[in-house]
Amino acid sequence: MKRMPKIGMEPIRRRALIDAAINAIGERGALNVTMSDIAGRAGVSTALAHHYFGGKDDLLFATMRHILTQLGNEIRPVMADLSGQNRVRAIIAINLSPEQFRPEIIAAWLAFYVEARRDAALGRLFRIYVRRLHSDLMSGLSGLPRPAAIRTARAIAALIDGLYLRRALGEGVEDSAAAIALVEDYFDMALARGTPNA
Amino acid sequence: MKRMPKIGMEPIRRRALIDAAINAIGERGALNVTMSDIAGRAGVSTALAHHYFGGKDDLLFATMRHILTQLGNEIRPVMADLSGQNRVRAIIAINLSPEQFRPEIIAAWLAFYVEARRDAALGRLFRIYVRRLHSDLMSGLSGLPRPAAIRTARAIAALIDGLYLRRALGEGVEDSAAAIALVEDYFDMALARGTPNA
Amino acid sequence: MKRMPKIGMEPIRRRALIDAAINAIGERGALNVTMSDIAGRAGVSTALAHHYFGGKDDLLFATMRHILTQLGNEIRPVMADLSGQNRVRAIIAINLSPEQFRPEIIAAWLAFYVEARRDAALGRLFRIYVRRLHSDLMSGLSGLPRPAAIRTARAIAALIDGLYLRRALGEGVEDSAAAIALVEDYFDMALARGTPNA
Amino acid sequence: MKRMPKIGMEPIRRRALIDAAINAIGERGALNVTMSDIAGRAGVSTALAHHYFGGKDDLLFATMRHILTQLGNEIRPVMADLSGQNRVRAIIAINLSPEQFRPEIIAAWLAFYVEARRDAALGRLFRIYVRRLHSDLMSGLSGLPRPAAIRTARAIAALIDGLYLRRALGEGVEDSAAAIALVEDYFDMALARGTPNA
DNA sequence: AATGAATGAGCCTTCATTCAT
DNA sequence: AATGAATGAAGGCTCATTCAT
Repeated sequence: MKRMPKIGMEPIRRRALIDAAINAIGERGALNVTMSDIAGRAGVSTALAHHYFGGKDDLLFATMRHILTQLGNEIRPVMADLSGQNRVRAIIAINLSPEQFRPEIIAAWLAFYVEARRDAALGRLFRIYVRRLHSDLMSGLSGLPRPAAIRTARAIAALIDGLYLRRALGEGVEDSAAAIALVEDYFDMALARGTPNA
Repeated sequence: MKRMPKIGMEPIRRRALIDAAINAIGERGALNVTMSDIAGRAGVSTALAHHYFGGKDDLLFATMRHILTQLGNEIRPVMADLSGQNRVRAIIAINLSPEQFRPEIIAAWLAFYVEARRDAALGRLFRIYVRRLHSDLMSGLSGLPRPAAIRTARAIAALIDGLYLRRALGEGVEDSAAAIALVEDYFDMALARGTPNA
Repeated sequence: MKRMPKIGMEPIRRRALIDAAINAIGERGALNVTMSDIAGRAGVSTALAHHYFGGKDDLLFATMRHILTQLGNEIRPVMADLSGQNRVRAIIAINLSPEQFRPEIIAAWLAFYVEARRDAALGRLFRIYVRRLHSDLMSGLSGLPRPAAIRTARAIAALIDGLYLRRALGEGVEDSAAAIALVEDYFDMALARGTPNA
Repeated sequence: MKRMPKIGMEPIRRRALIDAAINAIGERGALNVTMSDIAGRAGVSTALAHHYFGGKDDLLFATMRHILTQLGNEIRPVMADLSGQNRVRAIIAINLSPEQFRPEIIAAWLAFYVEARRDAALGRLFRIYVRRLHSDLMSGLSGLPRPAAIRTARAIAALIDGLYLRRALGEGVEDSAAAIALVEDYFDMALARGTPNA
């Protein structure tokens, strides 16, 4: 009864393998996970992982794309429903939400960041995300003069990443809320200076 | 003429191997460099690398320690000669100096950051650096109320790391000078707010 | 036609690898055989040997256990069907049978004996065998006073091992039959003295 | 003051290296000792060990020869001063003396025994020893009929080796004295049977 | 007399990947 | 749809040995 090959298993297996990859990377802390490990966590053979993804690089690429897509899915309604500084605050909150602050997610981010320096496809993926974040922030900073807006968007993005990085070491800010507060504090200052009469 | 073994080679070889490791990591972008690669760049056999360092992990550890030591050597005179906001500005400038902004150095930082999550010794090394940077910054922020000083120190540190991270992707700020300007800008705001009458 | 993977290969490969290990040890004369050599004799890659056994030590351990198990399988019926001096004589005959006197088996015994001094697991394996042989012999010597029985059991065991050792050099007794005769001769004397009226 | 190259160091170094080899083999339990280990124990560089012995095999060969020579030196006076069964008893006592029963000596014996199966020179060395022991024993057994003498000599030799072997495992007989008693017991029986009227 | 420096060769082990079923 | 079987390639590490000094 155990073997009941059903049709339409593909999406289920793909998702299970991606989740397994995230978990594996999260635990190992880097991309030097083995296909064996990932497949084992997903409860399938390594051969099947190859069957569905083609190779290790492809699986890892799909995994990172999944993470970025998830993040994008959370951002989208913000862009639709909010504007101005509320939009910026929402973006900050989502990027530093407890969900994104989970250790295994941070580990995966970091590991992929490193790998992106060499893997062209991965690099493209990240650059798209980076630019999108920048333009999303800019769209919420239209109240500021353009040079100040650029500067502020860059600083917010850098703060977010920096807080991730230190979080990976277990140093720095305590938790998600503290991280958000820190960036908000910066944003408040930037706003106060940029819009004297607001 | 090829074989001309002299005595006192140890420090020379050690240094050559560490430099080779930095270069290798810089090019490969991660810690999955091979001893073969490193040794080849240093112009020696892998056996010799093992002879002097014991193993791959030890060599990489020594490499990261070397990088941190170099940074520490640049910071030290600042701590001796400057104080107050000048001290803070000097720390920022050094951490984001063109030297530290070299691609291979950034790559090494990142790679080691990732690895530090699992390698206990490496983790300790980084935590020492992180805490030292924090206390160095704090010592230059005595003009601010303590909570504001803590917040500011954390933000500066996060900004520095975040700018590194984005730099690794070739995105974000253009160069060392722009990075410094960005952090200084933040610092100016924090000072302005913290010391109303200054 | 070269690649025809079937299922259920595991026991076949394991056995082939163990046999190959025995042969390799027999030819090399010691445990410094290479996985490459063993795998080659078994007609498989070294990777497969690792796949099935985990590592060199595990394979060698399994090999020695196999040899001891084989011996145990020969002894078992003797313990079930015979008793008294017949039991003892049968044990002697089996331990020194032509099968056990094969050069490669002797070589393996010797090599493992040496290794057992350091490998804890191997040491345990041997000690179990040694004690079992002793108790088996004792059970056939119940006709003798206990001190004499102990002495006799020890002497028989030592004679068996000693004959092996010398056989390894190609010195001493000619063949299996001569070895058995030598130990039997001792046993006859021990019996004659121990049971004056028999 | 530490470096005072004296003349006539050769015999001193050679002896130190041989002693170091015995210790190393005794601790490691097998011949897979390293030149580095041996040289270290002798307080010299590996290069010097090569200088004096030519290579690892040569050093190990010299080590075994040393052990056999030492044993021969103890036997010689016995052959000169004793005869008959006293000679035999003395040979037994020396071969199983506490000195020969030292763990490191047993380990070395065993290890060399194994190696002797392949190393021709070592094999020759051992065969000489085996034959000499046999002829020494025979010369003390002239009171027995020749076939009985041969059998007895072989049994005594096998008992000695067998007791060594089990001793290596920490099983069997308790100590040197018990080992000697066991062989003597056999010898008494053999004598009693062979010389009814003595 | 002695050694530091250096290496080549070899071994164990891991792992992504392929293939027939 | 899924897997067991199997391997090639590569990496880390060890060690005996050589050489110039």
